[in-house]
Amino acid sequence: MREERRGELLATAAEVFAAQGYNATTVRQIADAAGMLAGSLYYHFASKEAMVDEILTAFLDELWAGYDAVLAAGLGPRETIEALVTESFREIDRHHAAVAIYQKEARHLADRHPRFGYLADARRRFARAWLGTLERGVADGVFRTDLDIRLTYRFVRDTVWVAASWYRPGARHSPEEIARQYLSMVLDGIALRD
Amino acid sequence: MREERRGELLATAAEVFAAQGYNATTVRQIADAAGMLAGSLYYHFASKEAMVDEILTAFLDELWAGYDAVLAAGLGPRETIEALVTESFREIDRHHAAVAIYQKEARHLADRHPRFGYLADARRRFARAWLGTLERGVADGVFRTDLDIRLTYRFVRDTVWVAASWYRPGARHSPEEIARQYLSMVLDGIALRD
DNA sequence: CTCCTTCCCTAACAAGTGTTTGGTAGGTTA
DNA sequence: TAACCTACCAAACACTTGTTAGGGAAGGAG
Repeated sequence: MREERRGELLATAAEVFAAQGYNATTVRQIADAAGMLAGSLYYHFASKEAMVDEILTAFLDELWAGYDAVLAAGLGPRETIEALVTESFREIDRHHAAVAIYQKEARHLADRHPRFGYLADARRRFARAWLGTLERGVADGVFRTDLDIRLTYRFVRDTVWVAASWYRPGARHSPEEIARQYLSMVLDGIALRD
Repeated sequence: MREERRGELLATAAEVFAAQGYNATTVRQIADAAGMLAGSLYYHFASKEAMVDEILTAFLDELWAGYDAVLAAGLGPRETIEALVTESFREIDRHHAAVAIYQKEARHLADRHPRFGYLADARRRFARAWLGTLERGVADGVFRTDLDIRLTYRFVRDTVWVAASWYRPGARHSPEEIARQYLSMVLDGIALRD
């Protein structure tokens, strides 16, 4: 099957991109990892850019499907944050290579080629989802009011996504367990209450 | 003065590296930003690698000077964490380009060339300083005991250093103010206590 | 058997890469 | 004045990069 082979190649490409960085990765390295020659990749893909493009869009599409489901569920602010965090860690589990690539290269890709404009869109959409929920939580009195909300947003956002840099699927903790502990730290802190 | 010019060139190189990534940056771009031609850089530096090397070592040397001072002060676990975080944000303020480079390229550089072995050393030293303090805090009963300590370590570490990806010197908040709010979130959480 | 599609290889291309070599304007020293 | 050092330029080098063109083996369809 044609689509199947593309998927395999994209998976190995994503792995190499995540490990070495997009720019540091050569087409020949991807071909090596896939057991073929560099030129042969161009039977399946139009360019190196097209590969990252497809990797990132596939990831973002699935991510937003999950996020939209959460946001449409009509939960309270705290429960929404909890659900978003859990969904994020599940996504890191499923697409850990794509997430790592997104983390490292998104900004650079976005303002280099208009082709990747959707990455900037995704960032704005992220901000709306997370910041909106946080603001709602502050208004509802479930989150603290003495914090700079934008600082809090970046704190929560980064806290979640950096995990992709060290998380490897099939590790000691399941995504849900990691999400539970992360949420516990973010919501209640690491200091012991007296 | 000779050293002075080198310092200027390293500063502009660091800025370009931080903005575009090490591999995506060409020597000609650095030379452009410095107002000279590519070859002329090689009067001052042996190679492109030597530039990042010098940028990173200068940053790490200063960082460890600060860390060691904190660790030698004989503070309690909570005060040590607070001091380390504050010191880290000061370092992000002073060396924000170097920190951004370290964040993005350290792992990749470390396992590519033995020249950058000190980056792996730095990571181990980081772990000892942070993890040790956290363990001491758990033993002393100032930090929670129900969390995976290694997860907590990565949480605190990443939480602090990702800030380099968005922080720009001279922004709304001073390093000390950011450190204060970060510490407040990490230690006490963002949820409102009842 | 023949035709056609799928999937890959061989071989090369042009552009861009880090780096080197030889030279030179201008200031400092003797 | 002469010798010298500093800081740069001009031009090229060898190599790697992403990409392309043409071809061919394998296998299913008619």
